[in-house]
Amino acid sequence: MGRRYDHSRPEIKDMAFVAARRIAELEGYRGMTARAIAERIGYTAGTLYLAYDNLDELIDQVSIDVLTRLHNVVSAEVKKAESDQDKLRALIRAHCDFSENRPNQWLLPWLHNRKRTTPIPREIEDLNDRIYRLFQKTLRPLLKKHRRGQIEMLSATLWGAICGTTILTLEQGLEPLQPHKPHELAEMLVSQSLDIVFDEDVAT
Amino acid sequence: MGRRYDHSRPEIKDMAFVAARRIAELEGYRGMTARAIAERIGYTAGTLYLAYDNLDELIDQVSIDVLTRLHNVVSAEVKKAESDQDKLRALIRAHCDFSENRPNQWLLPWLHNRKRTTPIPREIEDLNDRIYRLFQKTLRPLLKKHRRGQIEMLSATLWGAICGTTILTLEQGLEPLQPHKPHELAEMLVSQSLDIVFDEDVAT
DNA sequence: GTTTGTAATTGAACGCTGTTTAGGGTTGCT
DNA sequence: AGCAACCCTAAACAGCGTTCAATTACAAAC
Repeated sequence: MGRRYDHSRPEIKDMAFVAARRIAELEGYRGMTARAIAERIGYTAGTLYLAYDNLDELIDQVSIDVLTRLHNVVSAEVKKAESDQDKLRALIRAHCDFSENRPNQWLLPWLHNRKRTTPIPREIEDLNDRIYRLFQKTLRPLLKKHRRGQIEMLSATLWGAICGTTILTLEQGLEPLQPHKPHELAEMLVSQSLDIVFDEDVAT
Repeated sequence: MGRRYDHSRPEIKDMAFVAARRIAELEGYRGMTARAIAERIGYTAGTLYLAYDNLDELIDQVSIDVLTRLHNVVSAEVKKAESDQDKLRALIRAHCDFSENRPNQWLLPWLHNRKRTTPIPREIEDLNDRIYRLFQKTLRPLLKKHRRGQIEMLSATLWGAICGTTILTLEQGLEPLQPHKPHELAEMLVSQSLDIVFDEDVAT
């Protein structure tokens, strides 16, 4: 084949992005191969390299999209809630809803290991950081006075624990976690650490 | 080349195992390729398949070795300790010492994703389970009465949180965890959940 | 209407994975 | 010596990301 000019470069870039996102959604990061993405848009693998420098760059764009939507939905839910405690609960609920309903997408930024030794792009780090700082900010007013000095470490630990248990649950990495859902584990962690009672508005 | 008979099949099996374990130690799971392992024992990749059905089987043997040593050192340290609280501290310390001193080995069972869709071998699941049950057993006497009914879920959550934060820390997956070491995070999690003071016998 | 030029796209190739297998080479027995 | 048995390798396959010469189709020029 030779020249076709069905689509401009930016169009191909967007089509590849949409295709990659769809594969991430349906099959997870394992299915995101250059040839599979290209086939989905009616081109061959080489064409992807006219729009992206390499495959990691394309996958990173999907990760950025995922994290942006995650941040949007989480921060919107936090805003809606009124009390400090409700805000924290809303944050955790929104985050866990995302991870439970769209596990492949939620896992993508964590599980995609780039082939090249390229560092993680700043946009991904920034989005992760924004979500984390929202968690920290939401957590702070709920801490008892004697723990105020530990905010930095406590929030880092708790957020790491929430993300860590979610990864292990969704990826079935640890057997004792299997009977539980991410939001149960997250609420357990937070309520234990804060001496807060997390009402179960669903389990009744 | 043809027949050499330098080593019997069992010898080759063992040599390959030792070589794979050494690579795991030095380079982590990423370096454990068939050709790299074979080269280390002076054979070619095909020879490995005379001793193992596939590469996952060999790597699983290294995982089993790692988990066995981990379980041994952890349970030995628990036995040495006297009080219930000291036992828990000893368990966490021993576990985190292993993960901090031999990160590549500790991470291997978590990060090795098998090519084949073979299930995780029972020996690995069993070893993980033995370590987890030791944690649970050590944790139980420290729980306050009003939490006794939550032992199952609380211990699963805490163990998942400890392993999860350790993975994220060692793999540099979450920026806010980077300033901390696995044992700091683990002690934070446990002390927060139990209202226990974990003496810092090192930081003084 | 034909020619020419340019640019889009492919297909084949490279080097890397894990894995399979025909066959070459050595050994040991008769 | 002849021969059978067996070890091990080299080459190949499929699939991965990636590169690039070659091909083809279109647009402009004549």
